[in-house]
Formats: sequence, structure tokens, C-alpha cells
Amino acid sequence: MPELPEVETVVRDLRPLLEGRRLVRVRAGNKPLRRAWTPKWQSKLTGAKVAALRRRGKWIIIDLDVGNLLVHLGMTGQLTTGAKDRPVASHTHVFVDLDDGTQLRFRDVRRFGSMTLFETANELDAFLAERVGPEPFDVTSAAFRSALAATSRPLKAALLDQMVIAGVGNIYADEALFESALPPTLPACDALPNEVERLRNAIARVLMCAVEGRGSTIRNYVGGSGLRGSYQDEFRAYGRTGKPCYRCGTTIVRIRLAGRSTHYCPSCQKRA
DNA sequence: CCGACGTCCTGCTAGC
DNA sequence: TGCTAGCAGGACGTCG
Repeated sequence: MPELPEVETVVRDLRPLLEGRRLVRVRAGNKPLRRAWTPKWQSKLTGAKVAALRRRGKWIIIDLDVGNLLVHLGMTGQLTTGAKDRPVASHTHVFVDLDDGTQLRFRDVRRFGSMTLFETANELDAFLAERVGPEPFDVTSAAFRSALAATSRPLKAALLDQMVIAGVGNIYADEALFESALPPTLPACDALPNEVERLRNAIARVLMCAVEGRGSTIRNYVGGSGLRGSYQDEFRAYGRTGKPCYRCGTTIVRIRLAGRSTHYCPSCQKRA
């Protein structure tokens, strides 16, 4: 469900509610998540103080004085706070009581998400280093160009690769490709330098606008305080199968690429 | 090594 | 109305 803008929104929402708080009690259900929850973490986390909240790619990092909690929302994950006694939604897997009487909850219907504790910063950094590449707002032209030059996969597949660029998922890959008027099927290594630069700028622009709109709510995404996003109203390619292209009027088509639905305009997402 | 593809899981809906 | 195939903001293991 969540890509960079949604994850960033959750982090921004939760930051003022979590930073400086102490964890009073931590409880996890027994249904396994993507990465198994270890029971000993419960005691390890009790009394821990939240130093900071940050995002890396699609990962949420909760820095504590006893280590770092690393959260991934997978497809359907929700991380929210609120009154401890609010009704418990189905598929809620982790409950964290805070010292101000509120409760942080991790809910994930499909359980593709995870919440794990790293006891040292080194372990966390090593874990992230092997699966998260440059942030889209920081990546240099040269780095992005060489990452794309190194693969023959279609552009769409390359954008979904978190080591190529962190935080882009199925929606924003389609939106950025539309914005830069590039075919999703183009082998990444065939993209010309000016095309790569156009794509890099489009990714940053699309993600920035989406963050401003608090992400996209298509199905069940909610921010840290339960608010929905609005960027779904700005989609120009994703989910617009059969509708006219905003640029040229041609019907937007959907194909299967890299195992994912891919939406694009067959007429204007072509090379000059 | 690289890339394509299946799998994990549950719920919703389009289409018969 | 009722059923079911197919699909869903992701990541990773396996196979060729």
C-alpha cells in the first residue's frame, strides 16, 4: 500500500506524538508478520524512550535509547496512535502503550509488513544498506544514470528496484514515467542522458507533490493520525485504464510489467 | 551474475 | 442473488 509519500506522511504525523515518549508496555499478537516478532523484545522495549522518528525509503525507523524499531507497512500496514481504549480494528498485531496514556498500534491485514527491533545501529545500517538505495531527493544525476545504465530491465522494473532508487512503488513509478513521457518498457540502459535526467526530475516532482497531498488513499491507507491522503485525485496514469490521456487524449492502457499492473499512454510515452 | 516469476496473505469487486 | 477469478501502494526466494 504505502510508497514514499504515504510513509513520509505517517512519520510526520507520528513524530510529535512519539518523540520523547516512553514505552510503557508492548504487546504482540501471535500471527506472524513478514519478519517474525521475537517475544523477548517485549521486555527489551519496556521503558525505552523514543529519541526520534525517521524514514528511509519505505522503511520507518523509530530510534530508541535501547536500539531501533524498524517498521515496514508492506501493502496494507497502518501505524497509528490514539486513545488507548479506542476500538481495536481487526488484524491489529502490535500494541505499544505510551507514557502519556496513548497507544501506538500496528495493523496489517495481509501481513506483508513487519516490525523488528535492532539492538545496535550497526546492525540496522547493515540491514538497510543491502536493500535501500539512494533517496530520490538526494540522488545525483551521475548516480542515477549509472544505476540505470547497469541494467537491461524495463524502466518500470528498474524504478521498482529499491536499490536503484528508494521509496518508489507501483503508483509513483507509473506517474513519474507519465510525467517524463517515457515508455515503461524501455530497457533502462537504453535511456539517453537527457531522458534519465527528465525521469529523475519527474520522480522528485511527483513524490514531492504527493507528500504535500499527504499521499494517496486508494483503498485503506491512512496516515499516523488516521487521516486519508488526497494525491489519488492527481493521478494521470495509475488506475486510468480506458480513460483519455490528459496530454493527448489517447486511451490509457494497462499492461503487466515486472509482475505489476502498469498504466501508460501508448501515444505520448514514446521516444521522440 | 542477472532477470523473470512465484509466493506470502486477506479482502474486495467485476463479471458471469 | 451468489459464486469466483483476478487483483491489490511490496519484498524476497527460487529457478533458469
